[in-house]
Amino acid sequence: MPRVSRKQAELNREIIVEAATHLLRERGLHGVSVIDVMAAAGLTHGGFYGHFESREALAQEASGRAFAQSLLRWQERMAAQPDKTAARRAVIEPYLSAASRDNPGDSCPVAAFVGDMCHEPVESPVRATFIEGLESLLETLVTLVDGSDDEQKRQQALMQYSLMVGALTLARATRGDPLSDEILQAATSFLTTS
Amino acid sequence: MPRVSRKQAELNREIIVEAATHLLRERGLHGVSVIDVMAAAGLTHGGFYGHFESREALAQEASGRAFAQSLLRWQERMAAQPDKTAARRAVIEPYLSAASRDNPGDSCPVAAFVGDMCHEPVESPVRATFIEGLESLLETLVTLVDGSDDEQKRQQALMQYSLMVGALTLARATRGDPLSDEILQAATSFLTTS
DNA sequence: TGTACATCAGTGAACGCGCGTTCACTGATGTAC
DNA sequence: TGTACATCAGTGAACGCGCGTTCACTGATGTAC
Repeated sequence: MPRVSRKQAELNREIIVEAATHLLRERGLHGVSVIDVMAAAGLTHGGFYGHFESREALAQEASGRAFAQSLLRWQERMAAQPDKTAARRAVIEPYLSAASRDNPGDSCPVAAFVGDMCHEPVESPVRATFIEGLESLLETLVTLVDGSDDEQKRQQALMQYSLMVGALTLARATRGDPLSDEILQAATSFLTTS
Repeated sequence: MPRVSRKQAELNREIIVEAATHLLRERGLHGVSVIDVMAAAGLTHGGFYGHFESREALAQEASGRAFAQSLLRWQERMAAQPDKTAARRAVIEPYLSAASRDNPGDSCPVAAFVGDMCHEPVESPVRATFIEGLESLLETLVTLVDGSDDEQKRQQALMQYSLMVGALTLARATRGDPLSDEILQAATSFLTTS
């Protein structure tokens, strides 16, 4: 069944990127092979290089998409709320939920990739994508925090996002242990009680 | 130069574990090969299995040692201070320093391994070591926080350690970007101003 | 203490495996008339 | 619209490489007398 239509080929590319977006967040930037991704997309590995220049090129495109999706989701959740306090809760509570912990493939790419980025070379393109995506999420968070001036708000947002990422990754690392729920609870309670 | 003395062989084993303790924190749990570790210890790879049952067995022993070293360092820093407030600072400030960010091989194993642990099977021995080590560091942190009762103090410690780990890993992930220092500064300022 | 032999720590070649990547091939799609 | 041919998306075998692990070998160490 080779030589599908051009429309189908474009759709296949889309399916590959979408599969990678989730698999990479689930298993980490180096935990997914080209064969894994192509199989998840219902294809065989040989066709991969017709769509992408390299495994790394796909990783970059897929992680970029994860950031875009995440930002959009935050904005949707915020838009559905009547005021700033409710908007804060609508972002933070799902972020630190058990569902978020247990479904990394559909959750925050910052939390999913922060560990891998520590070992990535400083000039790596995927690292630039990460920083850009992190910055865009931070800027969104800045609009939700309290503070007398912009600098104070930015500091608050940096602190709070660090806590969110730390709590979510630690909860994942300790999943199955009572500690995991304790961490999510402690962070949520701190962030939503102000 | 094969067949060294038994004393030397034991020393070699020690050197291998010590090298692994630092290399694993630096490059992650899957970023170091047996050849890397043995070369860092000044040996060739063939002798590895005379000392360890498997690569995984070394990883577990080396990560356990990293936790023990980290706990000891915290306790030493605390012991050198006159009061609880100074002790808190003596733990938190070095933890979130640029030196700590730039030398993961000699810093907190929780921050170093949290990303890898997210992808480790729940029953993995190295994960149990991680959780045990994390718990021991948490219990130390509990003695440094303020709170009216034990449960409140534990919640505080969980929140603060999540922030410390989140800020340190994010600072590493963004090293080279101005954001990195901003994150360390925001977290330190929050944690040492109370 | 000295000698003769057994032991065994470390060496480096080799094996098997998984992975990223390449490539000849196939046959449906796209196009020129 | 129909036909004949060129194109090219996807297939699966294959290559090269790095890694975890094994193993025959070496020669200094340890030991029995």
